[in-house]
Amino acid sequence: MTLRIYNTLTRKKEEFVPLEPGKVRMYVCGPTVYADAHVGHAMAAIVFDMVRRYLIYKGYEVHYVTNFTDVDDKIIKRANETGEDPMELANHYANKYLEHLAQLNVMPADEYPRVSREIDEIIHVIQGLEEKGYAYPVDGDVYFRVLADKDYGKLSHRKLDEGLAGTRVEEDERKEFVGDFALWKSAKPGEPSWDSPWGPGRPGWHIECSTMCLHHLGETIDIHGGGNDLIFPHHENEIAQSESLTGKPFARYWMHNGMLQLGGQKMSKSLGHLVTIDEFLSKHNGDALRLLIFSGYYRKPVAFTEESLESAERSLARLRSALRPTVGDQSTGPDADALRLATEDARIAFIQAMDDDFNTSSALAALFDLVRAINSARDAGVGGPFFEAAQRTLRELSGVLGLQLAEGAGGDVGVAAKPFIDLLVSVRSDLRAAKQWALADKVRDQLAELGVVLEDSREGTTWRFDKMTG
RNA sequence: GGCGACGUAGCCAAGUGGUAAGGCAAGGGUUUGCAAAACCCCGAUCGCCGGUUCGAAUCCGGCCGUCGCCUCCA
Repeated sequence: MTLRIYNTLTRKKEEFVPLEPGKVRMYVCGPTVYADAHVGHAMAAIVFDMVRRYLIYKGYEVHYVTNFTDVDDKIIKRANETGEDPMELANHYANKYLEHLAQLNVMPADEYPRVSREIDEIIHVIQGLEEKGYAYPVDGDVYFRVLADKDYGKLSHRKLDEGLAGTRVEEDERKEFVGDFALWKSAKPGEPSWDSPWGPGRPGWHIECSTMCLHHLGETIDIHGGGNDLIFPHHENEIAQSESLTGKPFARYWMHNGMLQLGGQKMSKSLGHLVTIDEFLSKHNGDALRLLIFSGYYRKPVAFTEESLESAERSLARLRSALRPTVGDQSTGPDADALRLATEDARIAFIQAMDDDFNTSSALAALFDLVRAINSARDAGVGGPFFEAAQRTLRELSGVLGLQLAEGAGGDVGVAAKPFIDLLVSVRSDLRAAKQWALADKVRDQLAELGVVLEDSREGTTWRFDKMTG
């Protein structure tokens, strides 16, 4: 079975063939760190984390690089407003974002390059472009000469003549062509700057990603990812810079995730229309966001609403339900056989779905089919190797999607509360044995209000924290 | 205005030529002291109009609606 990936460049699903057999070079555009990240950023991180995990599951060795833009107009602006040092401000938000990614169970990247640490390389790349006639300096700025790049526009499928001209807000008479974009910006007073052949200044936005890819992954990478709002101009310009310099294809597969929608609109940092990752994590865990995202298709917009979140939380509980132990001991027979077959089917269906451009919605359907099979088998008294194998498979495939399926731990407070909850549950069991239903129900109801869910069964009472994990 | 995407049951959402996956919610049932969880049963002809075809949600044309990019943006 082969993996097919939708390539924005060709607008087609293509069979995935990496440049070097068995190895994947992957770069994903990271955030500009000037404010708290929001769940839209989390979506991009989660989508490409899923892609990476699946590639690893398929046996590839993945070299994964994602960057931080820590030198930027907005960072400087923000720092001036708050009186902070721009680099410290950026550092603060970058570190915070790394913590968020960990909480969202996003695998750490192999490298997290930052603009501020790549200045020398960036200058080299700009010099190279200048030598080849693709860049020109003006008063300490350096611009990319778009008209020199004959296939400019091939990613976003824009035509230079009509499409660009006239629509640009930023007219600048010093530029040869309105579409030319800055590679290097001369320093203004009070801004962070670095020395360069063109005088003190700082890199433009697009050049950093080209440089980092070149520096950390090589001239041609396999997968370049990011939000679809980056297609133009950011990724288009990256291609122009990189390919003009090296003469080689920049990225073999361009993948773009759709936007998270809040109230029917794109979640956006600059519009202040957002839910921060902090806000999200104070009420939910990362699995819930993953389920919300994966119930759709990564390329399409995803609605982020109270309802869709609630639905995700409940389907998460459903996945977890299949991981509860069995007390059955029926290790052979028709029920055990059925479970064995269902396990095999689920794996095949899961892989088929994921091979088709990461169709997580269908992949999840395969997991839910397995959940039903496991729960039915448990009800039928199945235990033993097939039951364990089924649960192991569910954990494994969920893990490919980055789902942890851990029961809520209740955080530090919850850990401390555990012995007391056990005690209450134990006392309640005595009450039930004595048929003191009213008191027993009172204990159960009041624990429920505190976020502790009790479930009675023939084998006794189990409890768990509701939703929240720590 | 240019480029692109989307419109499937109450909600979310797969499916791109052969009579519609899955999740949530609602309803009925089994189980339970009652609940919860689990299990079983139960729902749509696919925005509208026209066309191609033996046959279309799936292809083509038109219309309506929503969204994204064209300016910083995951």
